[in-house]
Amino acid sequence: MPRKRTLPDDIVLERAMTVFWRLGYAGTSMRDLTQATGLSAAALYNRFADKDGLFVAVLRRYSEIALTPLLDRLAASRSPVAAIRGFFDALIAASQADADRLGCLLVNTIVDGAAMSDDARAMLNSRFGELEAFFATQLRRAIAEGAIDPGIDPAAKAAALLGTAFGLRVLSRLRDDPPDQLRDLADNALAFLAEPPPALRLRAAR
Amino acid sequence: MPRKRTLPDDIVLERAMTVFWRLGYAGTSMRDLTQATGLSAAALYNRFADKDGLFVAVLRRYSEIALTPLLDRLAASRSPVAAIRGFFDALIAASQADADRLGCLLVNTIVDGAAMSDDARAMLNSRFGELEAFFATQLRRAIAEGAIDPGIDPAAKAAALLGTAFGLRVLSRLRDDPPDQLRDLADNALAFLAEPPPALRLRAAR
DNA sequence: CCTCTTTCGTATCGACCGATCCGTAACAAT
DNA sequence: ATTGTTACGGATCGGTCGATACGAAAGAGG
Repeated sequence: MPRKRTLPDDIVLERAMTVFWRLGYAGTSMRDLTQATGLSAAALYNRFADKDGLFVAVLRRYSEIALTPLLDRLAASRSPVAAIRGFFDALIAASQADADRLGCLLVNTIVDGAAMSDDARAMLNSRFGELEAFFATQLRRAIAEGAIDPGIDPAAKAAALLGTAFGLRVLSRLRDDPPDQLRDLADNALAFLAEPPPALRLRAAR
Repeated sequence: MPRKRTLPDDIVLERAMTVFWRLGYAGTSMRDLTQATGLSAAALYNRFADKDGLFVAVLRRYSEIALTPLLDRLAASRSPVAAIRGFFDALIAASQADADRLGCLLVNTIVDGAAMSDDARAMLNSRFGELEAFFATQLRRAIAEGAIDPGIDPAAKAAALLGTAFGLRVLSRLRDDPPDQLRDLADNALAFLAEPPPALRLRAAR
């Protein structure tokens, strides 16, 4: 019996996303959000309770668009090493296409002191836990296949890769055009994915 | 002939620093700043023109305290490799001592969309340029001494190390207690500092 | 048609924002 | 002591903040 919504949630969230992304949580006003979405403040409050609720919903939508499909696609890669490399390739490509240097909304939110409600923090822990688990899974697969040094600790390297991804996104916000630097950073962190020496490959194979 | 200032700038800036650090630029109000500093709003405006001027002065003071002396001390290290490793050791130690997980004010400011005035951006580029130059200098020294692979590109690796430092500070903001993970991240990025193979050492020595 | 339920726009709430005005206090030079 | 200059506190500026009250609009069930 209710009245139909004039605009789907997805569209509203994607419009609000551009504002939060550009100005940060505290820097974004409800006026900014009503202008960007085309909805009145009352309509936004009716759907998302308060400003923080809208922000958390935006973070969720962002993950649905930018993170989860990428990880799903990469997880189906031929080789686990290619999956990991592919993730960083995607990060570098995203940074190059990011003319306004907005970086990653989720990474920005980690650092945004004013945005850190409990709900927002839970969302970040969940999403980055997902990413770290992706890394660890691919590393374990690679070890099982004998593609990398079996002495590698998947959990430790997964955390290192997570931190490297953070570094990439922050570095891309600082500089005007650091595509080579992003590549250097990724290559340096991924050097351990090189073929293991023959002796180790034999040990892993038996 | 002017009246004496009741509080030195350094003290005012360090008190204001704690607020900006905790709440971010947009999340900090002048009321927060007057309470933290003990000065009236008029006195703060008299010294620092406006809120952004105060913020940039805080960033400068932060660098004077936290970054420059550390780099000066490390640059006097016995070995350049020890200088680089020492920087990341200091970062990890700072993160461990950072109970509130505030991270680095300069790194936070890179990401803080609302804080990015031209003056603030110039300050960040200057300070992180300083850090990157420190890395490059130490790497060149290490190559000249034959301590690392002479095939290393100092500029490329310096950028990679800068990005690694960013990753460390952001990772330390996300998690409750990731001291081991910070160590893993640093060790992974610094692996290339290991002793070069004998063949390369001979080539560098002649 | 009437009623119930939800969505949305308008108008507005008190609180707080960054910034300024103005009078006074405090010092150095004369 | 008087003058000139700066530092400071209290009061307050217009504007904007996040949030809400209220009623009209819009659809589904009766």
